[in-house]
Amino acid sequence: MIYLLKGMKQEAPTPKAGRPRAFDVDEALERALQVFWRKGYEGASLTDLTAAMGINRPSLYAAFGNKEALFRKAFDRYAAGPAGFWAVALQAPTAREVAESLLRGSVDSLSKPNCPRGCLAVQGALSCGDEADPIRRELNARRAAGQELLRQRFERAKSEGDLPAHADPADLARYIATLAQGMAVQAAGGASREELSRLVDVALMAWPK
Amino acid sequence: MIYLLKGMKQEAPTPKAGRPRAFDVDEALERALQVFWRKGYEGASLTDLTAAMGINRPSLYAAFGNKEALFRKAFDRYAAGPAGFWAVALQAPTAREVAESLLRGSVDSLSKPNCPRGCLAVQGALSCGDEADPIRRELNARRAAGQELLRQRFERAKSEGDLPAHADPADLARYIATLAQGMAVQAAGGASREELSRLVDVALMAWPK
DNA sequence: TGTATTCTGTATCGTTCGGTAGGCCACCTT
DNA sequence: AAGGTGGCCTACCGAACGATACAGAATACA
Repeated sequence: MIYLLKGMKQEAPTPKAGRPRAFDVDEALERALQVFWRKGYEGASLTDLTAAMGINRPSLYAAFGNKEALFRKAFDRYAAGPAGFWAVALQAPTAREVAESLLRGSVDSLSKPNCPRGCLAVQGALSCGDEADPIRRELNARRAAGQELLRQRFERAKSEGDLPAHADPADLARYIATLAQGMAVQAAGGASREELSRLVDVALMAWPK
Repeated sequence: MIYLLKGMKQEAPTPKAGRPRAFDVDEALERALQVFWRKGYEGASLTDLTAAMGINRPSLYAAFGNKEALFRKAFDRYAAGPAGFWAVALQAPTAREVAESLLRGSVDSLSKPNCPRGCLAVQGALSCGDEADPIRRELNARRAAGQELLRQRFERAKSEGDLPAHADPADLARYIATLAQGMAVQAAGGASREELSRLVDVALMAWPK
């Protein structure tokens, strides 16, 4: 349930001057992602984050900016990693396969061991206080962007005769996105991999023929 | 997307002794509900709450206990009010009508003017810090309880020949609940009434015949 | 070796958080 | 009218929040 994979880790290998970093920025970001994923943007305190990342506050601020910037970087990492199945699914040959790949990918991602149950794009900041509002809006925009990519893919499928004439690409995209989002809530509530998998079986019965 | 309607407002009409309250407890609770609904449990500060309720902190504590107790009371009000369509839907004569009534009711609730976009049971505390964890668990349990009622209703429907033999009541209940939850996320992202309504049309295509 | 540069760690900033103490006030019963 | 009861309000509590100042330590370059 995340989208777009911005460039990960281009690694500037010029060690320049000054005292070298005592921690791996990439691994610290991964730890931060885990915390945000589990607790959401508001629920993750700097104490939680620095403890999990194994660094001090000033190091965090020097390396990532501030809490909001850290979240955005963590989200990009999420989009490229755990939510990478989204981009993969969009490349499936038929609309039906795109839909199924996306939903099966969601099941995998939501039931992966040693990962928080849920989706960062959904749970990150669904509703929140005023301070976190920019993050909420950004996540709304990201979800909408993913759904829009899906709509475009289905539009193309329709022009290729891959979808029947009566099918509406926007409606289908919304249907699939809604399922993926609902599945994130189900996963947060403890739904098992098998339950989510059967859910996808049921959901795909609605696919136009 | 909420369930169970505990008793609302039994109104003890005995004015007893002491200075009478200067505010309407019921209306104050309604205002608190609006704040929690819009900002979630963590995102709603006592300052937000008391400002909206038009009372001071000590009055809030005297009348409702503390923030957590206030949230639970607000949630009960939500379940009996804006989410009352859930209980109504369960009484529809056929399984198909139960499902459709529930989803149409969700559309109505999620697109009602002058109400926050979304569902308190979903957005209240999907993921949060440690302090709000009891609320998160409670909301998980409430969602699960609603889904279980739906399952039992579909179980009955099956025994009444109202669902085909190959249909699995648990899977159907999860499907409908997932849609309702996903729709709450869609509404939070700005989906219109018409979009949600067409979504329901698509989703019901999956219903077993 | 000296200096500039950059990171680390401690100790703290001002603000906001949820929650309360205590004085004042309004209403009841007697 | 007196006393008791309970709600209102100001002002405040300790703790946690996100964010930093500053001094010391580790490196590159001169």
